[in-house]
Amino acid sequence: MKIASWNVNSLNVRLPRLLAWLDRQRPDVVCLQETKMEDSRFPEEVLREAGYASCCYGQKTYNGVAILARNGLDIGAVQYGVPDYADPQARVLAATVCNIRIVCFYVPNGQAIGSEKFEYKMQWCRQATRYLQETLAAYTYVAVAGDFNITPDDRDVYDPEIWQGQVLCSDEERAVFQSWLTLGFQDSFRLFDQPPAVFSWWDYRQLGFAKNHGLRIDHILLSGKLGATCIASIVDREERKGDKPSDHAPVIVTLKEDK
DNA sequence: ATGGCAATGTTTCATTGA
Repeated sequence: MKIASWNVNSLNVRLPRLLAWLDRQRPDVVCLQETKMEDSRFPEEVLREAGYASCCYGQKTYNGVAILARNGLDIGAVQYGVPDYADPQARVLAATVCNIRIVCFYVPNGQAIGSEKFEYKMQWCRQATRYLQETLAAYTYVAVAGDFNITPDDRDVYDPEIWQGQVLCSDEERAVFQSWLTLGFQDSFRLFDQPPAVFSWWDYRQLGFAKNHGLRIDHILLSGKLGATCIASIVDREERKGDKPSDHAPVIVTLKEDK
């Protein structure tokens, strides 16, 4: 079973690439971020014809999340946003697929330490912490997949000195990420020996991808029992190549079928 | 010293992202 996450940076623009990528990777479940479209415009029919059922939670211009599941898999108990948190931005969508609680996350960027947007990021993260606790209490198998906008540590940064203390790399944000692991999740990527300098996002500017000037900010967290079934965790950097790529590459975990 | 790319709507610029 393959679960993937991809910040597509506009589903409208990326739909042809998404369809080709689904065909190539054949994931069972996909979490999308930055769809940037209202639900009435979501290409549900096109995706179904491509072999995927879907649910979506979007808005115009910014943010927007969606979950796809291969045809034949049931998408149940869909939850839009974090309960009891009136977030005006569409950043969280959860559903149950194959007895796994799938949580699609699009954590705020935060812009700069000390900015209003950073305060929003931290407030959002506190609500997310509560939500993850509640989700772990309610479900045995939980996968949180998305754009976390946090580098867990310096291995996830192409130049830690430049980025030291900057947004996405600050101690405060990293402490949040660690606290989420402490709740009972594992960073699937670090369950395995990985080569150095593996990233999931590269700036469009300054030949960021060509120089591998990237950050690893897209993650798939697995609750304990699910982590025990994980046999691979990769970044599909091929998808960052070619014409009109997203600035993020997809991340994919493979789970043993007999969990 | 600065901004450099891409997407969107408020469109021929401003805003946001990371």
